[in-house]
Amino acid sequence: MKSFSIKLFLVPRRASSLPSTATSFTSQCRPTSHLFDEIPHLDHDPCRFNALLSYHVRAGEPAFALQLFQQMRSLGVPLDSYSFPPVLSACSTSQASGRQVHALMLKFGCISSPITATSLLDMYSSNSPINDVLSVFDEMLEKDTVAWNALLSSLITHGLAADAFAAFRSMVSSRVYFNGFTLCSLLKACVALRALNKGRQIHAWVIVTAYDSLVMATALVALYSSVGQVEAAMEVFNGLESPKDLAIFNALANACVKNGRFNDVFELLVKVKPLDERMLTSAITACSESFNLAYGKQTHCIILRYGLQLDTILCNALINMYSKCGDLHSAHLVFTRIEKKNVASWTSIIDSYGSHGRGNEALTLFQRMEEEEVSCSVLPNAVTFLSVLSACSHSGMVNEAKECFFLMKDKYAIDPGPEHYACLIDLLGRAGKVEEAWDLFCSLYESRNGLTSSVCVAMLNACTVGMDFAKGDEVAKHLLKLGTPNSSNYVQVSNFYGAFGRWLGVEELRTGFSRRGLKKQFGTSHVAV
DNA sequence: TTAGGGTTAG
Repeated sequence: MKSFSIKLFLVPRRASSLPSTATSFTSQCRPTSHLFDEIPHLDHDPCRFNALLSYHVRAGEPAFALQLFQQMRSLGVPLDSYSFPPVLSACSTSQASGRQVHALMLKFGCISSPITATSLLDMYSSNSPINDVLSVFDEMLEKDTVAWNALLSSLITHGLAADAFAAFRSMVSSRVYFNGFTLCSLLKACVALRALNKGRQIHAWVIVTAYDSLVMATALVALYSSVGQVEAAMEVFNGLESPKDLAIFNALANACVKNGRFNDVFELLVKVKPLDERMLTSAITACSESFNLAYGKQTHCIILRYGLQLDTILCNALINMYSKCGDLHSAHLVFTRIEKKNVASWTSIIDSYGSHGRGNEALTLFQRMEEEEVSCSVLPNAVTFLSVLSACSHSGMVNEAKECFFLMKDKYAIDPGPEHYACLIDLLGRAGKVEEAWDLFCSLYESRNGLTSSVCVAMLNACTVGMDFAKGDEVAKHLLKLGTPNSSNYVQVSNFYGAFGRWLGVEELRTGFSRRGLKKQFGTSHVAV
């Protein structure tokens, strides 16, 4: 309890947002006083307690809010519709506490107000499956704009962007007005679906309805960025008359990274002060993508100067940057210093060793991850397994790759995707095990994943290495039937026929290639000067 | 009570 008072005294900025009743209460506290020693002075007044609950939630102290709520219960303070929104917000990470509060809402008859019901929906949205959210929404007596907005937001959070659009249509047909929050959520759904046309329509609504704001502009920058329209993103950014905040600068920096405008990111980095984790993550990613170790090291120095070296996501980006720029030693050093390693940290370092041809070390790291899984509860995911498989592939470790493939299915219940199959088929092919690769390839016919072009390309290479024309010919025809407008597919098929001296086939392919307007992409090398 | 910006493969 001692830290409660100290925290308040150390953060004067937050004290300004303190409700007046709570201010008077906290001003009575001595720096070392105990919170609940003071509670009798609140006279069991629910208004004062509710104000204090809200204050703790806004100050980012949900644990204090929950303690206070428990104290209110034991003191017999009557709960009303103002008590529940803040306490539900404090339950966002605990489903069990949230359900208890839900029960109390029913007991105190505070479920019918749209405000408390929306808070309840929001709580389930942050810690429960979507069905719980939908149940709350269905049972709401009055579904106003805010309730619908909360539902849309929840659907998007649960990865159901297409359903968010369906919900929006129901909202409109229920004659509920939409507002700027609604449009903002729809823009986020467009980002998830990469839906440029829908996004443009919403942009038009934003202009027509004059719901333009910094938040809306940021969502628009994210939209245009996600579909590769960086010029449109810049137009939104430059057209803003109001002062810009860090979020919109970060959104634009991210747009530049995703669209290969690396120098623009470095220019933004100079303009923005102070920098935060997100802006620096974009800068580090720009260094990775442009293989610019010198800028990467300078940005790392800025990170140290800002004292942000403990941020896990930023460190993951640093591991990736050092690895891509060839400095595996620094990548490892960053990894060892991460206090809270997450699945991306482990995946990044495994991939670093794997892509540098250090398959054994990559596998050792994966085993360490599995050992630490019990204490740190960090589980490998599909990307981790792809990194392990890729590490085995780069080092020709066939048996280890096969073990990993089955471990993924049997122990972790992760369905291998086409990319996992492609990696394993590629490895088997290069090891001359065409029959084994073929069995895997055929098993994909039966699975729902289907045969993607990357799987076909891997199998085609296996047939080229193993000089198996019959199988390769079948795969080549399937690959061309997929109709993926990818010049490298044509090149692979052409090389396959060339390897067997079937030059007529090669000629035909090259003609078809030019007719479709495809151009061969040349390989590039990078030299930092 | 509802809305915006970051990391991991090939």
